[in-house]
Amino acid sequence: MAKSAGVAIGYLAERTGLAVSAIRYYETQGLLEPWRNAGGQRRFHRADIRRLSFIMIAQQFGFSLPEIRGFLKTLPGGRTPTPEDWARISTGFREHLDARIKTLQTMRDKLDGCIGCGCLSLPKCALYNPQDLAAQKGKGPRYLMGDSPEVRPTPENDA
Amino acid sequence: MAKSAGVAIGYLAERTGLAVSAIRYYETQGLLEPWRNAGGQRRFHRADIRRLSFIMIAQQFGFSLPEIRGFLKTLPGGRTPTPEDWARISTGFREHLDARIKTLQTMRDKLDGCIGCGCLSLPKCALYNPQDLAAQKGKGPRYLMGDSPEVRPTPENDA
DNA sequence: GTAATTTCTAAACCTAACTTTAGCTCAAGA
DNA sequence: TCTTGAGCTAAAGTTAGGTTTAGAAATTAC
Repeated sequence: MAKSAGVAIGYLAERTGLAVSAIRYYETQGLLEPWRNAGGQRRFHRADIRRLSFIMIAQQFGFSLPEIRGFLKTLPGGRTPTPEDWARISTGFREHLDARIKTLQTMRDKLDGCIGCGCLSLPKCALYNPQDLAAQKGKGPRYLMGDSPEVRPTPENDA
Repeated sequence: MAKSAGVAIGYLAERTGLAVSAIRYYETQGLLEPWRNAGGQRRFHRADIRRLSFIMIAQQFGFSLPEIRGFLKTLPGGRTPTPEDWARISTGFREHLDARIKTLQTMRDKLDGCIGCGCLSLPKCALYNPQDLAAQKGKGPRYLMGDSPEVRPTPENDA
C-alpha cells in the first residue's frame, strides 16, 4: 500500500473532539509530526487519531505534555501500539496513579484524625507538617498554624 | 485587652514560610483584611498566622483560593476557629477528598482492565469514554482512539 | 543622625496548556 | 469562476497562583 494522501487537521479534530488549535499546539510541543501538502497545509496519518487519543488519556492520568512526549518516543512511529507497547506504558501509569491515591489517602487519614478535635491550634496536629502531601511546592519543613517547632519565648506568643 | 499594634507582613511570612508577595496576593483575593498603620504599612492580627496556615492546608486539599475564601467567610473574623468551626469545614474537605480518591480508583480499575490487552484499538475499551474522569474539561462525549459510536461506512475507516 | 532593612505600589513577568485574533491563502463545490 | 469554508502564521490573550522589578517611603538598628 502506497503512502496515502493523509488527512487534514479538521478531520482529526472532528474524530477526537480536540480543537484544531490544540492539535497545532501539540505539534509545537513535539507530540505529532505532520508533513505538508503542496499548498502548505498539514497532513496527518490516520494513526494520529490514536496518537491524539493516547495524549488525551495520558493527560487524564495527570501527565504533562513533556512526559507524554517521552512516552510517545517509546512508541513506534506511525504504527498502532501493540499490547506489549501498551502494557509497558500503562504500568508506568499505574505506578503514578497508585502514588497519587496513596497520597490522598494519607491526607484523608490525617484529616480524619483532626475532624472536630480543634487540634488546628496544637503543634501535634498531623496537618502541621504537610511536606509529604501532593501539592507541596516549597522546600523544607513548614511549621504551620502559628507554632514553631521550639516555641520561642515571645511576648503574646500565640494569637 | 486593648487591640494590639498588630504584626508586620514580614513577621507573618517568617512564621508561615510564605513569601511576602504571596501574603499580599492573598489580600487582593479577599482572604485577609489587614489594616494600615500611620505610615501606610499593613498590620495584621496574630491570628492571621492561623488564617494563612488554614489557607495553605486547604490548598493542599486541592481547593482554589475562591473556594477557600468561601470557607473563611464562614469563620468568625479574627478569632481562633473552634472545634465546631473546624469540624464543619473539614467535613467538606473530607467529601471533596473522597470524591477525588474515588475518581482515581475508577481510573485505576479501568487501567487494570486494559493493561496488556491491546484494547486501545477497540471500541469497548473502558478508557474510550473518560467523561467521568477528573481532568475532563470538554463537554459531551468524546469517542477516543479513532472510533465513532456508530461506525460510519467511511472508506479506509481505521488506521 | 545616618545607614540598613522593610515595606509600599504598580506593572510586568512566569508556567501550562491552550484559545483568540488578524490578515491571508488554499481547497472544494455549484 | 466564484464563493465559501478550511487552513495558515504570528502574536497576543487566558487562568491560576503567584514572583520579580523598580523606585520611593517608612521603620529599625547602631
